[in-house]
Amino acid sequence: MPRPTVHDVANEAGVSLATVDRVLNGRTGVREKTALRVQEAIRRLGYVRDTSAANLARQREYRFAVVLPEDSSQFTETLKQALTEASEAQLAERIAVKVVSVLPEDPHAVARTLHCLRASRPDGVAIMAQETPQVRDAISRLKADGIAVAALLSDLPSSERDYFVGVNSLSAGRTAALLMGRFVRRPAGKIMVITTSMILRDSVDRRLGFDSVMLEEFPSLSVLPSIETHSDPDRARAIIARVAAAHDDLAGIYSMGSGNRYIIEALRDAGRLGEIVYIGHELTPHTRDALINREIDAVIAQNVGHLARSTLRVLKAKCDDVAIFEAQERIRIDIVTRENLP
Amino acid sequence: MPRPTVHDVANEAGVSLATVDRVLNGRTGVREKTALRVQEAIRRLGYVRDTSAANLARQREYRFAVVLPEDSSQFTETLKQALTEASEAQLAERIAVKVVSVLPEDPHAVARTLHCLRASRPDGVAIMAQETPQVRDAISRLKADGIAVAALLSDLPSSERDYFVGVNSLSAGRTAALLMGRFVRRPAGKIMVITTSMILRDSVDRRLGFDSVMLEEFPSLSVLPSIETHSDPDRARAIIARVAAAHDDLAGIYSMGSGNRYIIEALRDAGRLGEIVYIGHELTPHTRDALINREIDAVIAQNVGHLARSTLRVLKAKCDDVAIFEAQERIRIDIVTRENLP
DNA sequence: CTAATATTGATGTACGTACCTCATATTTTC
DNA sequence: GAAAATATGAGGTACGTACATCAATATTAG
Repeated sequence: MPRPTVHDVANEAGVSLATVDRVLNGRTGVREKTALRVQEAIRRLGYVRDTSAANLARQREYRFAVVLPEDSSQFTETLKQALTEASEAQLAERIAVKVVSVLPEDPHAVARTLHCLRASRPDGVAIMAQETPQVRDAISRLKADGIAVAALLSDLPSSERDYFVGVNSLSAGRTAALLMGRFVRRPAGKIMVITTSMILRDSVDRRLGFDSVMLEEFPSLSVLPSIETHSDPDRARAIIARVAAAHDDLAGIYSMGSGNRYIIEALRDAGRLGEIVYIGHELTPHTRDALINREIDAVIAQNVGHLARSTLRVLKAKCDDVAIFEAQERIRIDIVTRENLP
Repeated sequence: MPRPTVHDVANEAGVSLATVDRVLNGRTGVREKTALRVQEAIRRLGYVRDTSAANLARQREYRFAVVLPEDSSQFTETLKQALTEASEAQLAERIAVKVVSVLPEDPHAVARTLHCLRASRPDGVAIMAQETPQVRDAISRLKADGIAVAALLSDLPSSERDYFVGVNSLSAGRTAALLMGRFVRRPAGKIMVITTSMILRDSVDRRLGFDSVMLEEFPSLSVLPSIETHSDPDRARAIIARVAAAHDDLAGIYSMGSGNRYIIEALRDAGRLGEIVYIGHELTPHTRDALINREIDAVIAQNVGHLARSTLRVLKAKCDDVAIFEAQERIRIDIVTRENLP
């Protein structure tokens, strides 16, 4: 009972190898009736194409592009590195990955980049960007060209993307709130929320999730309005100093975006570090150090290695028109503390 | 700059294809000097064997066996299922997995099973068992036969196993303690620790890690001696009732083993459920339900899907004598709460 | 019914590797 | 220095699939 081959399918369907090949590879010149016979035989035998043999014969090279924001945050850098590593190592088998950076603020820039990318005719594209009409259109065009498209980290739900690689931001925010509520010891107090920008859909969702759990479960803690740093360290420091001074009952800080280094500095300057519970997002060299130094209490993270490998596998599966192994591609919401640092 | 092939190696080394083949596959009849020339050429070109092509040609079938304890715990069942799924799905490419159950109490039974297994000449074996001299010897014999061996979940450090798939139990215990200490609200109290048996190395390590963090960081909480259930629900219920009655300042319970269902029942009977912090291990249908019902506050888990896939990949890599992609195989200590349930 | 056209079959080569056989070249042994 | 032993080369077939070509049918149009 070895795996059935194309020969077996040909026999079973009572046609020649060439015809099976035509059906399998969508070539022209097969009567509908015959094609159905072949497909029926495939179903009966449970035939699945041997992808490695196929790739060997076809000398296939998967060419993928990954569009990342040019925000010079450590997280993006880490992700870029993980992608390179994943494509070099193991999975490397015939996968070439090109990482493209775009200015994230400008939706037109993203669309333009996708347009340029389309010209190079890649097999698949993964996009980490905010959803805008421009981006949606650009994705439509990619799909029209038969290019596999994955949304990375931030979903593009109303676009034609094939798959979303990342976690649910609402749940991530809820998880942060659960930890915040349980870690805070004082009976009541304020929670400061900081993010890069509330224009980002993920920030909004995280905040929504965070608020709903805080409200339901920890009503004695009140959550302050979101502070936006706009990636400006000085601005961050100034606002944090102000807010810290205004609330001596500050119990926790939930940092939804990047730039944790500056936030920690500002808190230290305000003399409030260590006293309040700090929950952040994403594991980077900075947040890792801060966890060890007890400046951050917990980090809600996504495993970048997993993200990278998953992205490549998903794009590959879409190219091969093969089912995705969902269990393997489900990205988990990691809770990282000082003690379970990977 | 496509990947170099055996032909390129032959050219580079100035020998014939046949000679390269002899060197690559360890056949006899090559002078040492020539073999060195070939290896040098391989190094220079950075040649790596195309495993899929090789497997295609060789019609290779990887035959793996996984030895699991016959404890009928939900965790073992879940793991078994994950293994089946992993070998069927995706990775399935030419991997046949046989799961073997053994009575875990008897070291001779494990050794005997491994001995029988050896007769069927598998390509690799993964073992979840306690380390005993008998098991060590059995592993030696497997290795002597050229069989790849992986320790699963519980390491066998002084055996000749090729790899350990699982997490560090000490860190897992430390993580549990961190959560316990931070989740408990009352200023002082007792922590109950329950396990299946303290004969198990992992239980000892978890306890060690748990104690060290509790002592260093949360001295106001005192940890009670470990309770052993020996997988006996009635015994568990009885002891828990007794301990619960004896300590009205019970602040938390750390369940290191399986049988959480009975422990929860006993606590409910004692009227202490919900009042105390419950930290358990491993995500199973039971613990999952208990998380949702707020009976358990957090679970320290290992992703069984990851464990299963990792086991197969590691064994395969050892068979092919290929480097292991460490980043991918590192199992994480998952902290699972109601909000980040996978 | 014939010609034009659409389907189908038969066959070959290729991908990168494994493994086999047989011939030839080189080294070793006495 | 010849015979024996060993090392190496040359060439083939196979794995399962892709893709091409050309001949042989079957179908449809007129």
